[in-house]
Amino acid sequence: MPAALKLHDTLTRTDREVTPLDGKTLRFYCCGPTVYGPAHIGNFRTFVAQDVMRRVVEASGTATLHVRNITDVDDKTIRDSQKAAQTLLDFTQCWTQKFHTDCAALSLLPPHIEPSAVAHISQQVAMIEKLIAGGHAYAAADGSVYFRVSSFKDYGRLSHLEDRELRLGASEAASATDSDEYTKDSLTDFALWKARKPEDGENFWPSPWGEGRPGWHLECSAMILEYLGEDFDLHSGGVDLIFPHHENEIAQSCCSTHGKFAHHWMHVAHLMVDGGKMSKSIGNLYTLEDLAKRGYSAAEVRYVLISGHYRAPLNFTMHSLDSARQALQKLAKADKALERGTAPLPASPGPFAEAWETLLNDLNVPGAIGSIFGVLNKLKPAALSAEEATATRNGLHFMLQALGLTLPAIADEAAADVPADIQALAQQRWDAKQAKDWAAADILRKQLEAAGWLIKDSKEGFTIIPK
RNA sequence: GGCGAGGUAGCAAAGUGGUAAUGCACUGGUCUGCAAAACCGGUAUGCGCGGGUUCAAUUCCCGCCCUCGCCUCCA
Repeated sequence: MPAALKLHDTLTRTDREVTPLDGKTLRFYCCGPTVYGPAHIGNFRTFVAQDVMRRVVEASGTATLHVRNITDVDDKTIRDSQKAAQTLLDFTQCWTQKFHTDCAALSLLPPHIEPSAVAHISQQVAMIEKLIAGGHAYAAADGSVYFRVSSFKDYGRLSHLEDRELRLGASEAASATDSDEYTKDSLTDFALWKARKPEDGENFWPSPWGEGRPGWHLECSAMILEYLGEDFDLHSGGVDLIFPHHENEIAQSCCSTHGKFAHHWMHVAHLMVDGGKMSKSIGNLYTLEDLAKRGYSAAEVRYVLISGHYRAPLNFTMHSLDSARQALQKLAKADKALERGTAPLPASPGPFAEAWETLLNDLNVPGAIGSIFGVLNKLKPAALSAEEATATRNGLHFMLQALGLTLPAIADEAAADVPADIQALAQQRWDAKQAKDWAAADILRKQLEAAGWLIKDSKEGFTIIPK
């Protein structure tokens, strides 16, 4: 098996090999969804990219420990659960379930551990206590606790915002009017614990500083410490999380433990729709369900989501889904043509070595897919020996497994039950054709087409396939 | 304003200091009564714009334009 995956690291801005600290298992953390509604395809781009990363690492022979959290307490989950007249728990469990359904449809490998924020309140409180003891945090008069950014000299390293003070001058006027802000010592400080407010309803927990709930950034730091420890291999999320979320995680964790926190940072670029950003108001924010209504499968969505390099913005269009459908069909047909008896489990890229190398180079999925097609296009399946065909098919399956692609049924074979009237019309057409009554045959074919069925003729007869 | 990512054929998207993968779409041929499918081909003298370095630049350097993201709780 070729060498390890080389992956771009946001912190050092270099491509670095991904090798486990313990030499055996790559332990990594992904920021998960906030469960207050269905995730959209932009969210899923990030999760799919992370999934490919994990699959490639595993395909290269390294085990993984994948931790991804569920954010089930924040302003939005509280607000929308109240709107829905549900308890926070019922509300977030419902959306968590929906998330899992979508993930499975997209062939995302489930994380080994999926901790929820509300299930780890005590760990978060403990971390705050450590931070206060170390002089990195302070309780405000209202019972909120804030992280003192000035106490951590490395703050801003990940996002390269070391000169943020200049910027703060400009935004100070706006922030000063926000009633939430005036209890903080500095505008840059962020909340670790938020004091209970009337609008929180029943959603509060006890703490040494009074009733309240944890701050968003803290959740991840506490759960990472619990499951991955003070040092772990890799941390990933969307680019928008670099600042402030990941910056704050680093501050909290490094100031409350002796570890270095994440040793590698992977960030996934955003998905755009029709050349612009996604937004609810424009109405171009799609969920899997939206696309299913338009007849597109999750597998087709996955293909589109990985069809651009994860670090470059990707433009999503309906046409790209059509394109994905055809590409998957082409792969399925190629796979079928290579079928000879039983194929052993895929174990190596075989003739697709170049594609595999491309994938190991910072997860160049589009390059790898291009290379796969390149090999398939040159292939003459009929000329291959059974052994060669099997080896090629194994290699193809190895690559598909690494990319998480499942092949669709080939259109011909997918033929559903043909209604009797359609069958009869098709037979009529065949008879007309045999009688060389081309005009009648063509009219009948058009009728069938209008009804949604295509006819494929061969010497012996015809087949009917859904359009 | 600061920081970051990107601008490659109709659409999407790789890549490289020596003259542009791949998928879709389009198109020519074989086949077919005609189609469909399949198979064999074709389609960017050009890689945002203007300079520079070089024997040679889409690829390196400088400037500019445009798009997208972040700038305190958005993947």
